[in-house]
Amino acid sequence: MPTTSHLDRLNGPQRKAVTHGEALPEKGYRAGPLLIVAGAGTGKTDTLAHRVAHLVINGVDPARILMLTFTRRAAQEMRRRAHEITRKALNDTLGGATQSIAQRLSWAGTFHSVGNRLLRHYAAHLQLDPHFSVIDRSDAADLMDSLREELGFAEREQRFPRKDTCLGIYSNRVNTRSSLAEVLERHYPWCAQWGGELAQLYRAYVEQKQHANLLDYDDLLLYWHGMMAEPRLAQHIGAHFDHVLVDEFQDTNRLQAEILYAMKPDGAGLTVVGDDAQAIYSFRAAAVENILGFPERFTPPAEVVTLAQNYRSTQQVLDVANAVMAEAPRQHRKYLLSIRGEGARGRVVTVDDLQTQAEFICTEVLKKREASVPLKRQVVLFRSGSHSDILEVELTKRKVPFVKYGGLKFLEAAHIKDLLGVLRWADNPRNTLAAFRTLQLLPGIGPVHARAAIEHLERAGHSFAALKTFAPPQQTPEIDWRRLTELMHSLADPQRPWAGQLSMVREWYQRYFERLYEQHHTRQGDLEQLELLSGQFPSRERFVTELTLDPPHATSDLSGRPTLDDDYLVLSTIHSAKGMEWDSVYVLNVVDGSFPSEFSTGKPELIEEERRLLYVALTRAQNELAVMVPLKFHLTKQARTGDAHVYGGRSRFMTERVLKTLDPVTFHSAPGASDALQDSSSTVTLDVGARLREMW
DNA sequence: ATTCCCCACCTTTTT
DNA sequence: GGTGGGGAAT
Repeated sequence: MPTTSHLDRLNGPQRKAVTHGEALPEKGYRAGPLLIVAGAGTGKTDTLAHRVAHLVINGVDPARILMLTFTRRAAQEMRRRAHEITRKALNDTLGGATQSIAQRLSWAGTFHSVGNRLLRHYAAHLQLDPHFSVIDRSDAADLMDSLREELGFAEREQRFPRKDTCLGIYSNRVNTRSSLAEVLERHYPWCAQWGGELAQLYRAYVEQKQHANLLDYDDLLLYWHGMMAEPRLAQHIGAHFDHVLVDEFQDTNRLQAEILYAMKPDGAGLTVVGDDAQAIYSFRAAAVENILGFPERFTPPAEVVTLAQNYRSTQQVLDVANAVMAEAPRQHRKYLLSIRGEGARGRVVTVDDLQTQAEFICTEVLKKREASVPLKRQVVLFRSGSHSDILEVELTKRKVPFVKYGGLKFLEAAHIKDLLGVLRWADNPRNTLAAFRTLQLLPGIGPVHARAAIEHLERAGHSFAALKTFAPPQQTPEIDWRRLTELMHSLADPQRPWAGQLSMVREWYQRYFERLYEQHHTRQGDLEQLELLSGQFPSRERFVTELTLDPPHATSDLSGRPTLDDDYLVLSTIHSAKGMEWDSVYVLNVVDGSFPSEFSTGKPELIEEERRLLYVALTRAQNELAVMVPLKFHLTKQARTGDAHVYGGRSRFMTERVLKTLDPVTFHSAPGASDALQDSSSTVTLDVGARLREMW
């Protein structure tokens, strides 16, 4: 009889979710479809991890469990916890004979990364070269742009949609499984007149990708979806996994749902978890209907277990969140109840302006640290990346260490793309996107010669040796061309170990880097960080692929271990804070224009998503909550020197009902506190005169 | 054909 | 504060 000790810590509904189904002696574990509706902080991750552990304890091979999560971080956490629970439970009976379950539980990841893995494995059945490259959003947009130009759409009298819009329409159509006309009508009515041209553009886009052996994010799902349309393949893949568990199901889209249902048509072994109140990814075509309609998809309908007991937050915190959601017109009413008692009341803090807001946060954060809440247990949340700018300056000034999640543009930087481009080209000689970029680094080579070189290479069957026989333009020094051909030739050697390749490329790149970027000294560090990062990957292919599928999330991800010991304040967009929790939460700019975002006003369904976003922010807090309301709020769309701002734009979500759950506080900037003179107490002396002389 | 220089534009959220 | 586009010089 398998152990049940792992069930001891669970409450009733959790236990029901974990043990749903029945163990078959010697034949695994049979379970019908299961939906776990888990409110914020109700132990969702824990329940899911316990269910995985329960399956393993009852004889399911971890290698035959597929876990689909929203981020790679979530996948790792799930593996770690499932392993931990299993190990503890089995130690009780077997005395510690557990093999590394975490290792066997290797099929855990995002839809995209699992798709990537499956596609490389089944490539032969799909007439797909298994060495395809995965391109990120900006690469996809660039490709779209070059085709847009090639087709002559760029120079119409009436403006044709820009590259990002083109890609947005394409992606929406793919992920919602709608027709182009439907997408245009629903989300892009101002582009409706271009339907024919857009279709033509997308045909070219698809052809170009296939020609260059490139897959974009959507392709990873589309090919997987396509693979599931072939019954024999679908059967084969579906049968590989006895159990499929999906986290954050409210944020999956139609395409992902169809893949899932193709894998498990009758729902056997399928478990999905989510909370419709936390759906915040409709801009990525997520369909809340997935979770709402899940039970009725099956006959008999799926088992539904609702988790409402909140372990994370005090009741005072939950009261605020509950009040915000109570105003939502169309929701599945849930009332979160805490087991942790009342706690302290949250605060709504009115400040004069953004600078004062930053000062308040700094003061509070340090005060809490004095009261023995480490900085790491505190978080500042905001709607969009730029909202923390002023705070970051203030934190730096006061020497408060912080890490910012979300909105990191490390991979977007031109010099990083240059370096990665070389590796991507070496990895996939047909990757014209990467080739195009790399070739143009050389002096004298622009779009025209780059294209010629690529065509030359193509005629030679994509062997880098053919670069030697290409005649570069006269303006290109011979040495430069020779260095390139030699570099590509040695990188393409399959015998060459991955270690050291990045430093080779860096050495090659240095002179172009210095030529291209005036302030290359400030950028040099990025290149070093990239090289450091590359050491964590076992191969070039894994490096370039996984970097696009799971880009570094925060500055700390790059610097690796050392900073982990230090204490630092966390700054994060709300989207990036999903699923996490902190002792104290400060929500910035709860003002109309930020909450809801100025881009969302006008569309009721978008406003509702903003409300859920605020709900997600509030429910991250365990003990303390501060909702910040700056009276003077700068508008974003204006020139650098502009001073446009609005007064009194209190968020429409801060209704009387919500305000009743919060203590009002007003904070003024201490006189002189923001005065730089006061801070220059350190005894540094400057010879300004000498510096001025050196300028000339 | 390439490069250089100036200007406009922009900044929601992410796999 | 950086990037991408457009126009002029080489």
